[in-house]
Amino acid sequence: MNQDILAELDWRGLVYQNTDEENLQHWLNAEPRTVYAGFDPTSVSLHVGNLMPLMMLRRFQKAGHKVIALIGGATGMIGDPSGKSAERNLLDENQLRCNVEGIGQQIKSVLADEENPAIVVNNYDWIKTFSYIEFLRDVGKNFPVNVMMAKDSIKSRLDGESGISYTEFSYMLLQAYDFVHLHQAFDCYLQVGGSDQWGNITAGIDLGRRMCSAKLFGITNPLLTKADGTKMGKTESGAIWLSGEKTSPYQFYQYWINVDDADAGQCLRFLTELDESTIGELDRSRENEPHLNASQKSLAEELTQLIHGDSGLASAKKATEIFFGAEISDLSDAELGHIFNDVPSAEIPQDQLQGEGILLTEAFVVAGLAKSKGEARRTLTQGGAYVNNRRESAADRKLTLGDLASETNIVLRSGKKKYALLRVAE
RNA sequence: GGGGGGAUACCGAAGCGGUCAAACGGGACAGACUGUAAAUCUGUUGGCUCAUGCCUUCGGAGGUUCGAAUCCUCCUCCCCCCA
Repeated sequence: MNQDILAELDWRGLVYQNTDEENLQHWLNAEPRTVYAGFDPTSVSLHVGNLMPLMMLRRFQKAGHKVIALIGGATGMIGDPSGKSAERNLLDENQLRCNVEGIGQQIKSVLADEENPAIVVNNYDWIKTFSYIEFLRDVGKNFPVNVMMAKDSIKSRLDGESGISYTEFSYMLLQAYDFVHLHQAFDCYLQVGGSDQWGNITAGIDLGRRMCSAKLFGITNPLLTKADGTKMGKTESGAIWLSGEKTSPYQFYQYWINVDDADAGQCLRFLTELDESTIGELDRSRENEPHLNASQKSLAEELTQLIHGDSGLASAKKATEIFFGAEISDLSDAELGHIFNDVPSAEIPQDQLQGEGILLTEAFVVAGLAKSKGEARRTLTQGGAYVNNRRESAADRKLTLGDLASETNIVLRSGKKKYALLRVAE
């Protein structure tokens, strides 16, 4: 074994609940073991909230254990009631297949390791083979309903107004059976997950004992939340996705750069593989020289590199430099398009830029940076209008072909970081 | 069924015949400060205009008046109290 994985999880603060600390430690350190975590295919991409379990698996993998990522192709058709206050909408089958495929790729990329490859499985593959009768006889028989009703995930729904359907009520059986199946097929003894998964994990452990007298283990992580109580990984404009299509490497990088000081330490411990002394130094840096932003920079670099690779990190940093840097000029459309690929753009006929040109205030409206000319004028007179990152304050400033930053684009900016591209059309 | 209160700009809330594009607070936007943070401070916050100016807006439709968010009539919706 490379290292004492449990000790590492401990100093990182990653162990929230544990089914059997003493025996687990010994068992894990004795020889390579197999561990699994589940992922719901609720979307075609994983998001920042999935990083916790994903990194958990990666830590186990690095410590020399065998890891299995289970994608809930079957359970995704049902919906996990854990932590949900209301019944969920069912996904259609096509969408689900797409999602399973998409997040499978992402998981493989994060858990890539030639010597110790991760196993990615879809629980639909074994659950589909069951008939309803078989499932009730083999699995359902082992579930006392009174025990199920006592679980928080069920109880909160029974106490609440929305109730729970038989379908979601049954979710637990499927996840519990997954654990047993992985135990039988892969010799898997340990399931890890968020603290909201405790009920499902212990259900699996119970089922393992009843069906095959196995002694299974479970560990849950604390939830990753912000100091202000809101969810990590959400912005006003939505979730931060791992897919570069849905959240560009630049946006992803920026999300971490902007993490609040109060949350940075937790993020470093929970989500990166930086070692204890490095993180300790970053803690001190945050304390003594906060203006350096060292924690956020490390966090952003580590995670962007992990999710988007060297080239993704490089382009995120290049974009950051430009976004917050000096004047923009002499770039090609391709470079500009790449850097500003998240930025909204608008087209403007070429003849409007010829001769006199078009008023900057009007261009702001066309580009969507202002709702009306009045608003644009206000921004301009208050010193918040920029052309190619150069502040413009003349109320009668006009845009002409001379303002092109690349072959066909002018970069407009309102305030500190709200950009829009104005593309000249034939 | 009877009685009473209310509907105002993104939200909350003043205004109750002209000086109302409409106080104040929040939010939002911009600026300063700063660490691309937090807090703070300043400015702006219906549209068009360089602007005195014009246009649209105070639940809806009509009316009174030189003039209405403000008064009257009807309608719609909300809340409270008594049955």
